[in-house]
Amino acid sequence: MPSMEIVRTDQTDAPGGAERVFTFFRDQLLAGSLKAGDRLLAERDLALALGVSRPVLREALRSLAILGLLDIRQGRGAFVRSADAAVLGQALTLCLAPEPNILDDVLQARIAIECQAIRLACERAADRDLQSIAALLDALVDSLDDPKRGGQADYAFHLALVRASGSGALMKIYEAIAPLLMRSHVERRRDTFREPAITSGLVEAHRQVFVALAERDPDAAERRLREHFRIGDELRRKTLISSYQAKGKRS
Amino acid sequence: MPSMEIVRTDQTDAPGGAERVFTFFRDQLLAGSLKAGDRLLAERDLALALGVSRPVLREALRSLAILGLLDIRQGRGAFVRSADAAVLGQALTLCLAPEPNILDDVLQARIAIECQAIRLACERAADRDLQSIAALLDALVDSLDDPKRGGQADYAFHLALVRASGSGALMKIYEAIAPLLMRSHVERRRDTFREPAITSGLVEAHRQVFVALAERDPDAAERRLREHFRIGDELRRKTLISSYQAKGKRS
DNA sequence: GGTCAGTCCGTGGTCTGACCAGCATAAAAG
DNA sequence: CTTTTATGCTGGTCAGACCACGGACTGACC
Repeated sequence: MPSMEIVRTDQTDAPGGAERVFTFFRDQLLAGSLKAGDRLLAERDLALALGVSRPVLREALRSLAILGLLDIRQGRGAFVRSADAAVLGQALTLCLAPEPNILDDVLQARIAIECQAIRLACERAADRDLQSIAALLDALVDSLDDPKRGGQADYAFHLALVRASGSGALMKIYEAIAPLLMRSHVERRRDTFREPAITSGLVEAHRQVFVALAERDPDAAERRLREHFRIGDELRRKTLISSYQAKGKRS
Repeated sequence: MPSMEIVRTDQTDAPGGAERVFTFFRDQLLAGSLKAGDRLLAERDLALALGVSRPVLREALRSLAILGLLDIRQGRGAFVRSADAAVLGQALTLCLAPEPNILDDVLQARIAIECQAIRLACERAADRDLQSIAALLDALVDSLDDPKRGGQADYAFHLALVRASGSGALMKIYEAIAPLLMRSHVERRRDTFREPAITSGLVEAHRQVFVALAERDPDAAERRLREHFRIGDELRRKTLISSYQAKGKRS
């Protein structure tokens, strides 16, 4: 059952056609008049109701779909989809494409988000947040021998930290940037998971961060988190250097 | 002179028509084959070259334009535009729309970015960065008596801090979220710029942050920056409370 | 009576061809 | 040489038609 209402704003707006239709829907999305799951009218009816031709309407709908706000499927219709972090991630990728050192830069953003998140988490985290983080810590230990699963467990742990901050904005931004780092993260793990000194250090670092969080000590939590990132960075530089040395030998 | 090249990928891709054209251009943008300022072929020629009809091509182009990647103007043509932070801001607004406490949340993100940025800036900032920040500090002092100009000077100061970090990603994210806070920031300033105790404290806080940065002391810089935000938050709560009390009296 | 297959209809997806409106350049008039 | 006009580009819009896919209904068959 289509639950949308056509309010038909003033037609004589300055921006013409497609743009007007686009902003019309976008504003309804922002205002909440259109909720996730709602089904839009058929294109032909909608075009008639809005007073534009079908191609113009389609341009607007297609744009909304590409932005991730609409789920258009042939034979079914167009459905409103709640905007998820994937949109943000795509926009970020596009914005950061011309930048050099993207990975380093995005890592800095990740550190920024996490350090702020864990401070908030020390204030706001509920018991069940701490419990789930503890469970993820166990999962991390259990998956040390598998780079892929281990990487995912690592990500899940850090994501839970951010979630415990209770800040939706931090969460969304984190979800947007983290996937960009996932690949290199797993690759690095593949180089190091055989070395007990490194993996045990990894586990210990995570545990210490968790303990500081459980003790609600923001300064200690942030300090340990930064230390964790610093060690990771150091490790990354080492592997980078040794890979260059290997290249040098081959040449 | 149109400088684009049509490489004409495999036509029998899985995704049909419009979506294919869209990803085609998006990937060229990401890969750098299309640089900012380039002019696309005319719609009719482009449609012919890509083997799709004009409406389909238009849907893709319009989507790119709405994403901010293209600048399409009647009678002129379509030009590639470098993706700016405005795209990110819009995506962020859409993603955060359903969240509660948006302003508080976004403020947390801002604190996260700035605190990380100033740490990086302590390592990386060049002399000219410090000079420009010092100049903006003077501008901030000069504009204390005007809420609007003062707010802008405040923003410019903090933006310069982030720029000094040398991280494009932090910069882009900061530019995306800061405008969301600008309005409330100026409004709060309008309530407080008459009180010398507050404004002098404000200047002093900024100065201390700058000094710590100039002395390349990351811990001190972050601590002072957090203190600056904490005081601002406290102030905000006070005005909120007194506004509620005023309401109570009226009723 | 229940189940499954075939058909029908509504949906988005695409195409063709045409016309309108803004802009730039070049040609023509002063 | 400057100003004005005319022409041709460009994107913007529209109408109508057809295709492909999905779901729902209906019928026959078990």
